[in-house]
Amino acid sequence: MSQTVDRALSILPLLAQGPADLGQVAERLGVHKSTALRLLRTLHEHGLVYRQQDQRYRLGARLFALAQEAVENLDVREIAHSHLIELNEQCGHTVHLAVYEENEVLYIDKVESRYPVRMYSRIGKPVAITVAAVAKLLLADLTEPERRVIAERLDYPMYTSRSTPNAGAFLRELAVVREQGWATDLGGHEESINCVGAPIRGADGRVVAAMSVSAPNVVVTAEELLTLLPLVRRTADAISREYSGTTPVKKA
Amino acid sequence: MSQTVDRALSILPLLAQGPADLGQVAERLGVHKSTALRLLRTLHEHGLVYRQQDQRYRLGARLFALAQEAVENLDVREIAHSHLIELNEQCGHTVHLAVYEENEVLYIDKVESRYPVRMYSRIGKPVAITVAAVAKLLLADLTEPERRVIAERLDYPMYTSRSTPNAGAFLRELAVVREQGWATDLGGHEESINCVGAPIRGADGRVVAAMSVSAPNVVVTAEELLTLLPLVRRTADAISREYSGTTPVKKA
DNA sequence: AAGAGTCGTTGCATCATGTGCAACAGTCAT
DNA sequence: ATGACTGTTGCACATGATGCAACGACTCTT
Repeated sequence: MSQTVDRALSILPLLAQGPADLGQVAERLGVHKSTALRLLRTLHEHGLVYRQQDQRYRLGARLFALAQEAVENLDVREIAHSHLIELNEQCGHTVHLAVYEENEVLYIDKVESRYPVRMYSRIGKPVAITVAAVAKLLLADLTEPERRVIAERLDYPMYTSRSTPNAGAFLRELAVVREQGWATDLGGHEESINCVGAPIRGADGRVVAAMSVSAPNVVVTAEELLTLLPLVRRTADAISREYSGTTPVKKA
Repeated sequence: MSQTVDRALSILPLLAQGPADLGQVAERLGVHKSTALRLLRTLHEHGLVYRQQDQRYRLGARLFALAQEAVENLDVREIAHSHLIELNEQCGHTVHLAVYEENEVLYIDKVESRYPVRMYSRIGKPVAITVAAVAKLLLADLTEPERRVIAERLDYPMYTSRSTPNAGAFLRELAVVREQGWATDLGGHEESINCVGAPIRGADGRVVAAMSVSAPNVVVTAEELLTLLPLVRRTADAISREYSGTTPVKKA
């Protein structure tokens, strides 16, 4: 680990909260102003930081460009996209695609209503990891000790009365999901929204992504939504097959 | 400029092109493997870089999170305001700033007469979307199917005899605006009021906001108002540059 | 108008810090 | 087994990052 780089990178989340001037950055980094200045200059040259006229710094445009390029290089997304559109056309509901990375679950694609829309704006927003169907699918694939460690570390906000209340309940839910190979979120995040999801597996059988279909209660009941499960699973399996290139490794 | 940070940051655009292993990164940076390893580790700790199962590195999730947070703090209005005031001082007319959101066009700033005044009372009120110059600019940037859908759904109230009469005329007008890069409203909303406007674009070239200058017939004729077009466009472009963070840095 | 207080910037001496090297460990193919 | 390839670690060296203090530009007070 490099101290200099470490300090420089610490500036980014700091600026993400809002613009700051040199003194503030130096203070929050715990370094001398001149040091902060040099770090900021280097960040600036790379376009990660931008200086507005009042001389305060804020995050730069290159960051968006990088994030965009990065998401376009996610080949799961590329492969999955047409399948997601197809599924959306068949059922009419919102379809999500998500991956797990570094203790976070994030949406990487979304197809809504009749028009395919890339929700780049949604990317980066933390998923409600304790309740979302896609989160359960992704976490359920981890090893038992990994799951326990993560479950212990999470917060369990009660979005609704049906939200996952604590680590124990979450681990039991993950065990169920792992066993049955699909997951739901029945009003756990928003009272009137239900989701049903299925995992996408790589050639080695590991879950590389998860997808879900969401619909409000007022359109279809939870029971009706569950009738879409076979369709969702078929779509997920199709993506898995295409992603792994050759013969899929499937669990019973 | 800091050499260490400079090297570390150079890794990001490198990885944006696709995953790379340690050796490739070291080679393209022109440093020893062990050096590249330490840099990558630091980037990894900050979540900017992610290590996939085959040990190759690619851009990480935190990048999305940062970009997301940043865009929320990217207040177009804050950046634009001083430019709007300047423009108002130069031409003396009313200046508007508007954005498109959720099928509506909203004014988010206004500078009137000699005194810069934030017309918050106006904010949130829907603009006359079928005739306003800013509305045309914002809608013209949408994709062709999106434009068609919206045009079909709108009502076309005849505020004056020169209001846009129907969807067909509106779509043709949008095509013109899209092509020429600016827009007018000549008595389409109120008989005696003319407007000329220009788009503000983000780093990716998409229109993020639109601005316009309005003046009543009794003060300046439509032809006279049009002579302000270059000034309006220059202002809009200046805001675009600052917003996208690509303002040319003065070289020492 | 002059002074006092910001804030950003620069040159410099010091030494902490990043660097390359070489040796080690793990994996895969032959 | 053997060799070739990767990623990783410990170490000695000097490069390069650091804090300091002084400077200039600026705003606000008096």
